Amino acid sequence: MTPLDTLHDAIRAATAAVAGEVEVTPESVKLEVPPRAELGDYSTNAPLLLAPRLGAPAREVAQRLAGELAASLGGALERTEVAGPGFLNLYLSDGWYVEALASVLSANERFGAATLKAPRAVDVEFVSANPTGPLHIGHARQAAYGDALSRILAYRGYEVTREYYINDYGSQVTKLGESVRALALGEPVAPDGYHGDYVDGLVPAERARELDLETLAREACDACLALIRASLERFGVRFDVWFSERSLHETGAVERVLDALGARGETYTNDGALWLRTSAHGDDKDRVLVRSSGEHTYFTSDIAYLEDKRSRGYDRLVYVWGADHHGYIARMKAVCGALGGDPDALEIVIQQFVHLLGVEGRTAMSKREGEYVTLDELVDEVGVDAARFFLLARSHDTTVDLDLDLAVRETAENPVYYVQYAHARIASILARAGSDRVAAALVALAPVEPLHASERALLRRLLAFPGELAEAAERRAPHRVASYALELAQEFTAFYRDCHVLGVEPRATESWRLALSLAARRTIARALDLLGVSAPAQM
RNA sequence: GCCCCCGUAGCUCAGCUGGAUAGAGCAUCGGACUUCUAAUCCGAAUGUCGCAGGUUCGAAUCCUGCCGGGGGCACCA
Repeated sequence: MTPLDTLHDAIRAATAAVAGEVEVTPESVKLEVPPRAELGDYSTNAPLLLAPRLGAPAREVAQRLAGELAASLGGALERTEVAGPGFLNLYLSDGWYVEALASVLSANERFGAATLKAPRAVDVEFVSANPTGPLHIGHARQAAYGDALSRILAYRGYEVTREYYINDYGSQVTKLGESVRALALGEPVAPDGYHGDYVDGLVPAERARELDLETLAREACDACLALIRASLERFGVRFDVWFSERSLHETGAVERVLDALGARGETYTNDGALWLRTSAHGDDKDRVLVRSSGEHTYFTSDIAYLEDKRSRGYDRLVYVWGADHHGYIARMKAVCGALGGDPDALEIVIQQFVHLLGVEGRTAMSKREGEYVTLDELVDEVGVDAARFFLLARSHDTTVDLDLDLAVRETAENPVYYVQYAHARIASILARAGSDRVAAALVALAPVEPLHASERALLRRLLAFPGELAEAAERRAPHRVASYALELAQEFTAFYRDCHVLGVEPRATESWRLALSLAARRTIARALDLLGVSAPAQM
């Protein structure tokens, strides 16, 4: 139980007491932060919910609720105020704030973390770019997102597997092999082949001339994958599972799943092709599994892959896809149903595109022309921290405009540095105080002076952290953590401006502020870590 | 034609399972450095929340239609 949970429970209980026989759904009773500080530390909408059901004016209901809370919260509650259409605003005592900070500090490095009684296993598959070229900026967005989401889910108690699906099978791989060979032979690369500069270095020309096409394609593919892994590593992203599409064919997994679907009566033959009845499970129309030419479609691999994931016993399968794949959601869900599974266990998060501005003749993401901006270039230009924060500060379902020239010029203005700077400042204060003094400060928390408004505001922001993380995890929304980090940094900076820490008399106040600073430092560091951004002690 | 996402300050974007005077960063203007780190702070200015209806005590938020931008609608991957 966090201090806010306790407060929220008290409000729910008081609401139930006022409601009497009248039904109120506990979830709709909110503990909120008022829009302006002078409206109180916290507020609740409960009177607005109760009023129509009790047939009484909201402001009158608020008075009754205030009475209940005064009794149950005792000294923690300084006073209440009824405001606006019938909000009840709560003003909490310094004593409540002291308890709250003690609670934050006792959670230590696990503040905001959650422990699930029955940990749910989640597989997060992301990036999964074809191993036929370097990663572009769209992949960068997916990499930053998938990794941050994984970090957040893990911190919130889930067992997370990060997975990359390697499309190392099929026509695109063959085309890559052909492109490499053409270059090695000094011949023109086919129009629909791969034309980027990187193609030349994948396999030594001499070797490329000797190998058979299949082996060459495989080696070129492996070389590409090595480049991709290196780029991701540099970006701070690591995967637990690298899953090969080719392996699904080599182990017979594809045939097995086709048999299984056939046995369930989910397939049929028409025009010489094998179809899956996806339309029976919510898709617009049925889909081809085996073409009349006898070749499997990529969709068939996807099904075998899904079945493999299902067999590994995850509670949840998260797929992170680009906006161009949204049309496949219905059929993947349908497959889940056709296999006898729960379509809701399969979750597909669509990442909108990154639209590149200001770089003449180049695009953010388009493939094959070899004219797109790569993840490596992005990192070269602005660095990992700025790139990740920039990409993570936006919701996944909004298209991002990226002006690379502007981004480079404004790297120094990236909000990430503001957050890191706040962290470095705190680190500096704590270092000056020395670890002994900081340790002593944690023993007896009790400011002598009344709390400054900035101290209260900073503490309220800290207390919001667990809730923000819960929202970010549930809504698959890492960008909320980025927003939070910035707000917390701003709140600390205001505290820094208003409340001197070192050498303040009386000594108990210095100790209190050291403790508050320590909690702020840990929380900023944690928020940044969950985004994959570093928290330097010096800048 | 059908489906998905978006449209909020000059720019980039939060806020969207309904609440109080709609926010942040950048840019602009005016101030503050013998600092617990000025990569900072203070102040000013900036809005038909795309448009039109509807639901509601209350709508940026929910519903419908329209307009604009992006993406998708293969026996391609």
